[in-house]
Amino acid sequence: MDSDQNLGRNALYEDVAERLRQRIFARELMPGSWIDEMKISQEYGISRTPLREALKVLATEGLVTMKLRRGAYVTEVNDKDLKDVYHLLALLEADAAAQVALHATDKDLEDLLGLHEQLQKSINNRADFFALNEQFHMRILALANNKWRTQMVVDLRKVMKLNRQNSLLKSGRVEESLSEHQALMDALRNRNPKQSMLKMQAHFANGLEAASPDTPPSETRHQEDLAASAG
Amino acid sequence: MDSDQNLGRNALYEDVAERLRQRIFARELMPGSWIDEMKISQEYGISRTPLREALKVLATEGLVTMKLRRGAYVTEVNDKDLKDVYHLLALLEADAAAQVALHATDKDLEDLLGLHEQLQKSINNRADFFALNEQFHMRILALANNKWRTQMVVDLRKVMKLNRQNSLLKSGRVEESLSEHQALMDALRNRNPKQSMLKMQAHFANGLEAASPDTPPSETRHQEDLAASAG
DNA sequence: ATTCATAATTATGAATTCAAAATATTTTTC
DNA sequence: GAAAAATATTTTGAATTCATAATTATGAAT
Repeated sequence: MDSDQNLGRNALYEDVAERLRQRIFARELMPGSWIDEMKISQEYGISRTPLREALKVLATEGLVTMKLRRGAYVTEVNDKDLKDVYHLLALLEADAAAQVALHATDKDLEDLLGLHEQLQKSINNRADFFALNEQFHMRILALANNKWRTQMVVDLRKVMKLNRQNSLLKSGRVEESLSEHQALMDALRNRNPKQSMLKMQAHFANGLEAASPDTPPSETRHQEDLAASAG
Repeated sequence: MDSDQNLGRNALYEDVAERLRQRIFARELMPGSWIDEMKISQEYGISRTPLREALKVLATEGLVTMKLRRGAYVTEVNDKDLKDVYHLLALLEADAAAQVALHATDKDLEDLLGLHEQLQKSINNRADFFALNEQFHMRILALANNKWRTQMVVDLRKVMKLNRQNSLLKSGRVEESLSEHQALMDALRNRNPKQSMLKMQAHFANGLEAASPDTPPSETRHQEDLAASAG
């Protein structure tokens, strides 16, 4: 009935976890809603066993909340959660930028610049811009060469996506964001870790993504202040 | 046969995950070793199903590595992993200290001081000292009031424990560590976030825990430099 | 008609079963 | 006796089955 093969090199529960993530990000599965194991396992043409394994993975990631004897629910994140997650992203990515300034090769920075230039060109294509923007940030993480941080950022970004599906960037912020990236690139190419950190922090403080209008990122601003006074 | 009851309010797979964590930390399950599902499920008097769910949780936490079609293995962390994790702990906990300086109530800080004083008294009891030291750090995390960071630190500390079971503190470091805590307490009580951050960073840079002799925490030191130049 | 108690249904958690892949063992061949 | 092939065993991954908790529906009582 189902066309799924044990294709490539993934365990079934991994594939299922990824499919569920996408449905959660797409808000097909709404925050707070109950996840019907039977319905989904039938939809996917699989048994409940691998589905339940996938749910436990998502629960550990924070996307899903397990309630004893009443199943799995899509995690609801409130404004404070969002603010807290955003604060951590700023902290982790700013530090990553400093590491890149210190340790990346010239070739690495050239490649990163290439990404930045692609981003500039995609200014009129919202979808491309979002994708490339995320690529730019993830490239910096990769260059910072700390897989644990990368994993944490990946997970935190998932949580961000839980609430604001497409608001990676406030509208009208595209140009500002680009010039912030430019400033960051300059700092990196000058091999100035402190400046790189500050530019990344400023980028987040200005609302790279998903700062809800009613909840200014106050703690991030504190952090910014700390860092700013550091210069 | 088995005395286990569905006691309290935990899912079986949660209990199993915790039991496995303890065995991993105790090095009864050695890094790199294969985890025998049959053996363990028989030992615990349960079926493989909840055990396999627990293993997937541990895999997501990073304690266990799943290999397709060949089961679960205790994760091996190398020196770089340790260094990277340590760097992140320093970053996250230092920022937490700053948040505490900004937002904790006077009562909170008094309680924290109480913990610190208990720690001072336990100077001659290694086990107590370790436990109280961890409590002190976790209390700061709790006061910083960001559950996502707390969870990240909890997970990172688990990974640290993977490799150095009892070396939370280098021997002979107890007194130094206490005076660093004292300096941190002073900064917190002065409500000085920058100073609090620096003191926590210094605490980590000096090797609160598990800096292997052959691998100085160089990146942490970079971070320290950045922060130090901030003062 | 509303509340309470009881029965029927549904969903979860966990054990069992089954198929296929990986590993180990034996047999065959040279 | 060593290498390769064939066979047996073990182990994983996933489906199925089963017991029990939770929910819903039904019916009695006020």
